[in-house]
Amino acid sequence: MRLLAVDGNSILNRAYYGIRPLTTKDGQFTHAIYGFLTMLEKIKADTNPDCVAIAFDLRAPTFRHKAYSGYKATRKGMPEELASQVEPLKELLVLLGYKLVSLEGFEADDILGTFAASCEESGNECVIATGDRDSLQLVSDKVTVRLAATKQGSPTAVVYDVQKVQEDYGVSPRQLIDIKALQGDTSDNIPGVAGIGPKGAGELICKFKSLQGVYDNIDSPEIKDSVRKKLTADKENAFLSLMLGEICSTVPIDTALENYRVNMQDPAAAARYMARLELFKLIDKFGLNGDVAFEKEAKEDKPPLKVVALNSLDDISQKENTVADAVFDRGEFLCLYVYAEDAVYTCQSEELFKEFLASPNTKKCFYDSKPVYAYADRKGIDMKTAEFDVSLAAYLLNPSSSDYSPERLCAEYRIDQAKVEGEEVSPFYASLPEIARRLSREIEEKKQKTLLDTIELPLARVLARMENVGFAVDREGIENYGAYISEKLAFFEQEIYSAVGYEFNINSPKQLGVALFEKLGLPAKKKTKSGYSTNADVLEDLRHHHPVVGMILEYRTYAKLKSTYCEGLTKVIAEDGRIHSSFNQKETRTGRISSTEPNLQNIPVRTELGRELRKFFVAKEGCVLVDADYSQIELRVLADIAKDENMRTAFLDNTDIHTVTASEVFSMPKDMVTPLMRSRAKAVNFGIVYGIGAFSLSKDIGVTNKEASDYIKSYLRHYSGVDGYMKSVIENARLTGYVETLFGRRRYLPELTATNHMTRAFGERVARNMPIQGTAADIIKIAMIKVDERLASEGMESRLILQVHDELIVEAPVHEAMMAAMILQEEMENAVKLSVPLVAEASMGASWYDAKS
DNA sequence: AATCTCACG
DNA sequence: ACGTACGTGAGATTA
Repeated sequence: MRLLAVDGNSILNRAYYGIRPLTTKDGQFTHAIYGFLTMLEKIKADTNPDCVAIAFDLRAPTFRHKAYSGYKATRKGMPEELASQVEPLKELLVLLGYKLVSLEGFEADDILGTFAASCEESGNECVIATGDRDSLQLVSDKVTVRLAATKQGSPTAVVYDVQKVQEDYGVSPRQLIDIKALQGDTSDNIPGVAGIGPKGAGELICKFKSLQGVYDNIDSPEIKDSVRKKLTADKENAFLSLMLGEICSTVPIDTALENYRVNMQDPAAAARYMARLELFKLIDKFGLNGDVAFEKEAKEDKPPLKVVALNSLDDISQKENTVADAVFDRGEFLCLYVYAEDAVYTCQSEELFKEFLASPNTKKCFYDSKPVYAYADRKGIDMKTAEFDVSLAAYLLNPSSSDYSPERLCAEYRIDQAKVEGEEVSPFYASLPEIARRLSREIEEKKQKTLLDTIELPLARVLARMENVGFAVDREGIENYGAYISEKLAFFEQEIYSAVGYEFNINSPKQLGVALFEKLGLPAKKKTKSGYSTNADVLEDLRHHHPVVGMILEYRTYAKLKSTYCEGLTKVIAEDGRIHSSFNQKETRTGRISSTEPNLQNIPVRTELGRELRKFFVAKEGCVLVDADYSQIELRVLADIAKDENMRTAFLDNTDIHTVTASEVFSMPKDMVTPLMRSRAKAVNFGIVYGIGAFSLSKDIGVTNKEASDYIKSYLRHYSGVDGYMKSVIENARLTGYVETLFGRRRYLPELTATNHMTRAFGERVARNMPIQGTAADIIKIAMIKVDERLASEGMESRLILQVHDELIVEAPVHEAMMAAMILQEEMENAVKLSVPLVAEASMGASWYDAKS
């Protein structure tokens, strides 16, 4: 038999520190639990044990040997974020069928030692899993130790047998105790001999075999006088340490291996517990997906839902609580499911589906409405905005989630899966009516109904149309530009090879690091987790050290343009010669939309070379592009929500905000502000929105930390409303657990309760930033809806085709261009009424390049 | 799958 | 003493 004996506390510690923090919605930390179970599964897969024992220390103070009560006195208590995970982990382990072992007065170590000794005696194998090197003394023919570590977030282990211990330490496992007795261990409060470290201790034990041997030969000429002096002085401590350092092997516990077989009694209970901890990945990993079920108390057993064919809209038109989910394949209708509370209706008839969409009598509640609008739009069906969208509601309730699948929602909201007849229909989807009911109630409770109804629901329709319309591009133009870029790229590639002296993969940061910092010997500054940092910031500083640095920067620029833009974009040009990006409405934690396949929100603009690309984003024949962007929308939002009089005045007077800021920060009259001062003030304005620190600001604008900190101080002195807002928003978030925008969009911030300084500081920056970025996002969403409505109500052919956070682009027939520009500006500026004016400027041109003022 | 780098607001 | 600005997506390399 093979026993896996796990040092629970030690592995939990590794998991806690090795994995990035993770919490449930209400702030309970769970990453150590997640990490523990992941590591445990990995170890089990690697060692294939017949039985498993998991040892834990008990919380009460433990002394290995009562004789020396200072032992462990210096070990710090575990942080609250870890302590709060111990009990849930233990409960979960029990549910998963593991036997836990702990005993008052003994450490996990000692329990492992007892198992090791017992296995040896009974001739069984014992694998010890721990992160603590102390356990290496237990290694023998029958006992191996798997020393767990996390390397860059993923669990790894080094396996120690007798030979490996000999290799690493030059002694036998037992002799490790003697070494430790000499060198001591402050974290375990083992005194050892003062002045002797790992090296000296190792040499002595190698020579004299044991601590006793060392003192038996204390007069040997092989011991230097200075060392002898230390040894004699601390002799008592040394032998005390020997006793303290030896792991006990006689803990009175059950060592009959038969009793440690893993035996999960109630998988559903384990799955529920994981769901309660929101560890959905674990549910998958343990294959417990079918077992999540809640509220199993005696609700009288309802019969399973029937799955019936939808024959006419009459079947569903009277039903109150239904959720529809249409399935498409490459944009073409496949089938429709209408989930009701008494049955599931399926429909393969495209005609009936179209009727359903167009009918004013059917309830338009969808699981995911955007693809439905897109379909209706393509088929020329006039479809009104839906009443409800389950996935959008779930997003508003928690924008930090990354999964709004019915499976996930059932688990998260502890909704019992519906029972369905047959296999065809997923019980999670069949639960959608119940999910919708619950989400809808919560949306109202949290006062997010207006946000959902007036912004998100209608926006989905606008986004669907934008996706359908797409953005016309000049394929040949991109290809020619790409050819030119490739040429330059090849040139720089060769130049770099000859400058460095050999060929290597310039795209590999690792190889590039070797070339720059080892071959050429340039001074390496920053390091990343896995090696030298070679990013643009670092290279910029090295420019003057070697001509190759500049070439690498150029190379990077061209490589990016070639692969991401030229190749990336040509790959996604559709048959109609246009690019149809997807706009994701449920992705960002601030309320912005994102764009994928391709991302049209990061087309180069900041450098001329990159900006050229925008010449190939064009209007179709007979049309122009009308582009409008908000001026300083985030700072205007800040002025409004912070109620900052000085900032409001600046915007009401229509003055240049960066110049005003500069004149205040540098105590200068406005007409004395130099371009440098203005640009620094601009950086401060940006920094404020992002939650600023003096260090980063100083790095950004190249001044000392002190100067940067002074800028911020005088900034906040002048904009005292902003100062007050920044303080109160955090305080408020700490109380409520979330921050919100002007329109009630929320983001939960469990980070604020962390004791880890970095984590908490991050939470605070987010608390400062999200209401600003998020309110700006809300505003442009409103503008988009209004622009779309207006273009329709004016009977125009102009179409909204792109949004880039503070910028909207419309493709307009030439004769509508002026009108479209007016509409854009008007609707953007009047999207909402703030205490400062919103300003949008429109311009037009044949290409995106020309249309941006 | 994770990491690094870099494009945008 | 820590490590350093908010929010995204994509491509290339490496493990």
